[in-house]
Amino acid sequence: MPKTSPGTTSREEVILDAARRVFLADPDAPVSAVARAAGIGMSALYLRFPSKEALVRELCQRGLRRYVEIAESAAAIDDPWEALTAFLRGVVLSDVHTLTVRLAGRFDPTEEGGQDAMRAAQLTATLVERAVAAGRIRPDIGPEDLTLVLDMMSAITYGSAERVEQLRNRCLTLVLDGLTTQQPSPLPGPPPAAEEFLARWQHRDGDSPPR
Amino acid sequence: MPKTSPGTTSREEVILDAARRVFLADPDAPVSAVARAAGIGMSALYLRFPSKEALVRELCQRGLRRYVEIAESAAAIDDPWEALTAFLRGVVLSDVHTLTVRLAGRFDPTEEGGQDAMRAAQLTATLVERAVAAGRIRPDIGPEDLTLVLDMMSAITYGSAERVEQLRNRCLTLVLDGLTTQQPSPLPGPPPAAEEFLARWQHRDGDSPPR
DNA sequence: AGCAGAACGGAATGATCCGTTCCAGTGCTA
DNA sequence: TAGCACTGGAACGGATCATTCCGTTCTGCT
Repeated sequence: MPKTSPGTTSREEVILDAARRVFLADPDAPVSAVARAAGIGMSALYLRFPSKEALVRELCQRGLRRYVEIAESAAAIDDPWEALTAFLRGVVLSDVHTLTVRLAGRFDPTEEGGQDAMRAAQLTATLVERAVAAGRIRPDIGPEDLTLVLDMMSAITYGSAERVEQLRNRCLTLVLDGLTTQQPSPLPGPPPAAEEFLARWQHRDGDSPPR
Repeated sequence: MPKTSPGTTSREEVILDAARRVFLADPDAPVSAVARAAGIGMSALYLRFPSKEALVRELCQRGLRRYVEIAESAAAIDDPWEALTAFLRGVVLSDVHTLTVRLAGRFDPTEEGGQDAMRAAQLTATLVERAVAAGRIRPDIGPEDLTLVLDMMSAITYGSAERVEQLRNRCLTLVLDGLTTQQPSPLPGPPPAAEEFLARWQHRDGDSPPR
């Protein structure tokens, strides 16, 4: 017999949802803040997640899976440009990359997480390559530049959630115009290599974001 | 008689320099980390700064002053486009905006800091307006959009300091191409208003970056 | 050289914070 | 109503850190 009646969100979902809100606002937030945001006590939380690290990992890996879903449904779009923008807008809208930026490195990554990350990278690369091949974006862009773009979007954090979404869309539009410009300036420096992003997942202790 | 022979960096400078490196890498770093990075003991540090908050404030406000200097020397350039890019490249190169992004809200702002912030905003606005008036950048950009651009650059933090500089320049070039495009897409949402940035300076306790 | 006082390094202090565990109560099921 | 799984939230134990303190070293002067 399922614990939750249909149409109801299971308690685990409620917790993960609260955790997403709380940890997006402050990656160092205590577990008790998550429990409070979820409207439950500590035991209810620790009953489903063995530790804070496990909670954060699950949250982050769900985000990664969502990223892959978004990329896949964008990849199904015929027009390469539409596909690319749908992907970017989708990721920015669901705020899913921010989760990675903020939470990566706070848990031991699992085998499965690594797989998802690779799949995400592949899908992203294909989206970029299609757009380049179709001549819709400048050719000096590497697939990994997209990660930089998403990182940049995550940095926009002013005001309410709605305002943040608005401002990110604004900035994304600006960057997209840069991607499609007919008179591209030469881009300095080699594009990022996939391995450069690996360090992000390395388990660091408590604090210290990379850099 | 001055404590420091000419050509030597005063101890206070050494501390602030170490603090800049340490707090850029981790805004939550303990004071002892700064002392270690400066190669001194705790007493030497606490002899010149009454508290951690005072140290951080001084660091941040020096950054702001440097920002103003860069803006002023850019404003002296005749060509509006050259002026704008010199400004942006200068701020990104000296990593001075990152200091604000990371450290704002960690201390009670002073009167003087507020003045500098206003002056910075004015100078920035003038640079943008000149470039718009000269038709060198798209007209739907507001002065405050530049702050968003700088925030985005601060989010690029992969690898060594040199690599970060390279990647930021790469992204900045991309964004500048977006600013100068001849076929601008309509930018969604109103541009940020100056007041929206004010919240950044509001003194928060220990953790919790805005949003 | 010898001294006084300032400057110093780094260990000790005291308070705070937080992940995790524990326990007494609650409500559901049979 | 008895049993039981679940729950909220207080309590525990460990870790962290800003700040202070103390014994030592350095500096400038006689």
